[in-house]
Amino acid sequence: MSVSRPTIHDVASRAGMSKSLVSLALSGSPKVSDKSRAKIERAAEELGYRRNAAARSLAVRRSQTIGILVLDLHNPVFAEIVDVVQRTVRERGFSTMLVSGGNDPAREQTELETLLQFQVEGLILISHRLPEHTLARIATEVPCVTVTRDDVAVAGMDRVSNDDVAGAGLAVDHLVELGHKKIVHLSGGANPVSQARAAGYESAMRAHGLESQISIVPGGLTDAAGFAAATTALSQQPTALFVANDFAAMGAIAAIEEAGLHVPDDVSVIGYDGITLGALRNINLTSIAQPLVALGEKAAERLLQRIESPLAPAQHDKMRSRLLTRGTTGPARS
Amino acid sequence: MSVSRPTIHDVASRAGMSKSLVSLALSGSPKVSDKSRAKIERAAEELGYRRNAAARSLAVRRSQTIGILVLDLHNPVFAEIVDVVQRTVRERGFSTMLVSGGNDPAREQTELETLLQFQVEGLILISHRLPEHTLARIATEVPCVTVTRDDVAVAGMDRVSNDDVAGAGLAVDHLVELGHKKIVHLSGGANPVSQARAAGYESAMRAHGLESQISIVPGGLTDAAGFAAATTALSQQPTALFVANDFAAMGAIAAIEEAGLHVPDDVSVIGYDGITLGALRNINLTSIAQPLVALGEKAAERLLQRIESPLAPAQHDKMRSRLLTRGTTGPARS
DNA sequence: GTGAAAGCGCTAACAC
DNA sequence: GTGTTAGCGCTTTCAC
Repeated sequence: MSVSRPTIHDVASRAGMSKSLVSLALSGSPKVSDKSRAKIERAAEELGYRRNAAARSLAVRRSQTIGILVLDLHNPVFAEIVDVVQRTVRERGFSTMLVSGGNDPAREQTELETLLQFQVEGLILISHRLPEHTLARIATEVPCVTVTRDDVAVAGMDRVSNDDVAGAGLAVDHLVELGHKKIVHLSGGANPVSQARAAGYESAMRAHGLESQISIVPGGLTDAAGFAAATTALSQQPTALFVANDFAAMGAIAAIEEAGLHVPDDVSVIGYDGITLGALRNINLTSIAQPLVALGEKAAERLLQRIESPLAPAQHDKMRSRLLTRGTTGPARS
Repeated sequence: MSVSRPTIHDVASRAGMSKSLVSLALSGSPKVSDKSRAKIERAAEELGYRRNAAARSLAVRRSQTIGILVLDLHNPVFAEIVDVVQRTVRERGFSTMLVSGGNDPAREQTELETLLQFQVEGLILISHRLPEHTLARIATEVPCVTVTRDDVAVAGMDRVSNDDVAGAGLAVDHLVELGHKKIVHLSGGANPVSQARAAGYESAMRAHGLESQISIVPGGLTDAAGFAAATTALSQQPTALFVANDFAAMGAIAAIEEAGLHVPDDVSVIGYDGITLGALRNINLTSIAQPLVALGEKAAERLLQRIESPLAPAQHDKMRSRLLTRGTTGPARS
């Protein structure tokens, strides 16, 4: 634990040059002779010198850092998006500060505050819970894009999300194609994402001339909740279930099997999100896959653009999800 | 997008006082009169003032930030630990910078470098892949604790991990208690964690007077790999499988069922890690649960201690894992 | 209690 | 090409 790290000044005196030359050399300026550069690099190496990001950020008045706020680290959907965003902005020379709201709106606010104190140059909000006025305020302070939540539009803030309405339509179309008519939707209820999916379901059902039947999954889109909701829904004798997300869909499958029925022979099940986990052979869940990589890349790209031109009009990208046919859907029994 | 944020100087002149007074007031010093404090707070509020963390960190020569490096964001085990660590250090006034190595050793190194440039005051390395000499170097620069990897001991670096050897023993004991004798271990192979689990398995088998049979899961501890390994292992006609982690265990279950056998009636399966997912009713995996919360809290605590006294001797905490009896293990058939 | 002044480590004009 | 200088926004003596 060196009591104090070497500074640019130490490097300069060891190399026998001035601070500014060292600074130039270290940032790869062409106006440094090769000889000096070599000397400086050697001195830096020997001293174990490392740039102080705080000092640098203060001097250049840019942090070269963007902040990422994620609703909760445990959701594999978010993890994937974060990963892509980090990779993408890094290529453009930005560091990232990643914080998790821990599924707690209050913590989300304080974490956000921390990010801003660090003078992040941009913000990526992944499935946050921030109220509209907070969002609006932040957007005036710093370039900002929300991912996975597109229900609230505030000036100057880009949104990128998957098209939940179209995605839900894909699910219904798939089931209808398999001959299903009695398709019940297990919805996540009041949150914006679930509502969009429910809306997509309804409009697709209508388009096919079928009757919608929505059953709310109480208590969040977990497998336990999906289990409970499916148990109830089974009394309506559906031949297929379209469930608002994959975790709940897994719970629904368990409920169906526990009721002595088979998936997909008796009841087909399709989820939403396309989590990797669904590919587990003993689950093999048919699902609507979100374009996670595309989502992350687009979000990063939009943010980078907005950092360059902060006043550009807000964009809204809706990326297409796609059907992932696996083993839990099959022909309707007649 | 305000072109430039208000500084302490702006607050001072709006409140009609000096910069230093504002600084004192903002950090809650008692040597500021209530009247002045109120004025200052109002001015700050009105201006939308926010401390510049870089400037502060430069002035106080402390970043009040710790860095967390995680092997990969997707593993739910790591996500949980990260969450706990973040919560814990936050309570002690530290911010966190979280970076993911993205399962790529090279990226791990550069991310680490970034962390250090930000002058983090401590580092939590969760299941990293850093070579020993890098580890040793870092440990001399900054307080450091590794979580989930305890195979390499370097001076001044604390380690906290679950006791894989004991945990594997728990799994074997459980199976033996159920009457199993022919217990095959599906191991992750060359990585340190897998080796500890294999060692624990072997010693427990020996203690019970049983013969060890280890089958390596090639290609990482994924469900697909587990499936393949189990398929092979079945030719040995085991009555139980102890698999090195939960994902691989799920693959193993699929293999068993695909072979026309039943879990747990024909073959019992027990995994390791106790991931939340294993609780899914249609998986219901018996497992050895790592004490994730305890791991995270202990790691944070150790780091905080070490930040206070950097020269203290390195600690090594092995936390106990516990048996999570669910549905995939049952009595051995006779 | 309050203000002036120095300095944290770095960069960016600007001279030479 | 290289050195000098003046800050970036903040904290922290030290006088008053």
